[in-house]
Amino acid sequence: MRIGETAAAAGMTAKTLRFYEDRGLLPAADRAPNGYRDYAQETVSRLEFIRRGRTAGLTLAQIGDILSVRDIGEAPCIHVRDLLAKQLRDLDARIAELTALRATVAEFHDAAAAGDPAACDPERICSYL
Amino acid sequence: MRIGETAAAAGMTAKTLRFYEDRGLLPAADRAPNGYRDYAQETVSRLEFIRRGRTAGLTLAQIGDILSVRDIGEAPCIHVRDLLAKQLRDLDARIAELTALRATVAEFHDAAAAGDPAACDPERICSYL
DNA sequence: CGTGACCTTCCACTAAACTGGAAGGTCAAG
DNA sequence: CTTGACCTTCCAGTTTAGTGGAAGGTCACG
Repeated sequence: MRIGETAAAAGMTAKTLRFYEDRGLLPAADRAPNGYRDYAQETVSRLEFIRRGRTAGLTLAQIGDILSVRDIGEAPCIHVRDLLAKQLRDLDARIAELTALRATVAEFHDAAAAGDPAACDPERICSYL
Repeated sequence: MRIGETAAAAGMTAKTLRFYEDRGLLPAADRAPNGYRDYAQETVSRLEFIRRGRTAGLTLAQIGDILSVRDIGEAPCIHVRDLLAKQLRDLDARIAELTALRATVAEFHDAAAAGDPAACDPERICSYL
């Protein structure tokens, strides 16, 4: 399969496949006599795996790690489970952070909605912030 | 006041002040005869305002907008209120997004915690993802 | 033979908010 | 006179996941 066909099968662009190769997520592809990359069918599964990882919010580096564990013949499952656990912790932290920020902004905003715009203290630039 | 002193008073570095000047958040500073920037006391208030804006999650561009409204003599309060409202909407959207992602990841993770690592289907690279 | 749809490589660019470092100027204290 | 702590400018790099484009090669079709 040529690169465009493979990419289309995975819902990506050819550019993205070259980029993944550059980042080590795809092994260097076989080449046809004319120099074109020639992909095996499994490459599509690999790309779909990458997509699922992205959907789970993993970075390409993390997905690359999973793939290299897998590529040396080990089952990456335990590694994947640990990554997912870490991802859960990270998400919880980010959500907590954003929620706290939201509370701060809501306070500012409520004050702004209630306040009198004319009461701006020149010292503070804007009394709402 | 020299740049380092001003920066320290606002809890920032001199580099950051130069950067803010470059981005238009600080007007070009007066210069002492030796070429050093010479800041007025109010600059610290302005920097603290920038800090509050950052704390509220506003971008430097948004803060810059507020500051320029203010600098032409208008009270930026209404503008600020609108920005805060927009910020609230953005935060809610981001939190919802991350919460949805968390649910997806939690599903994967629960499957991984329950599953048998030996059951990896080679076709799928890892049955947990 | 020409055209269009592929493919190749390589380089630059995107957003955000700085940070690091090089090369050099200024100034008060010892 | 030297040392050290400041200051100046300018250039480059950090992070992520690609995207855009230039310049050129390949190939089937008409």
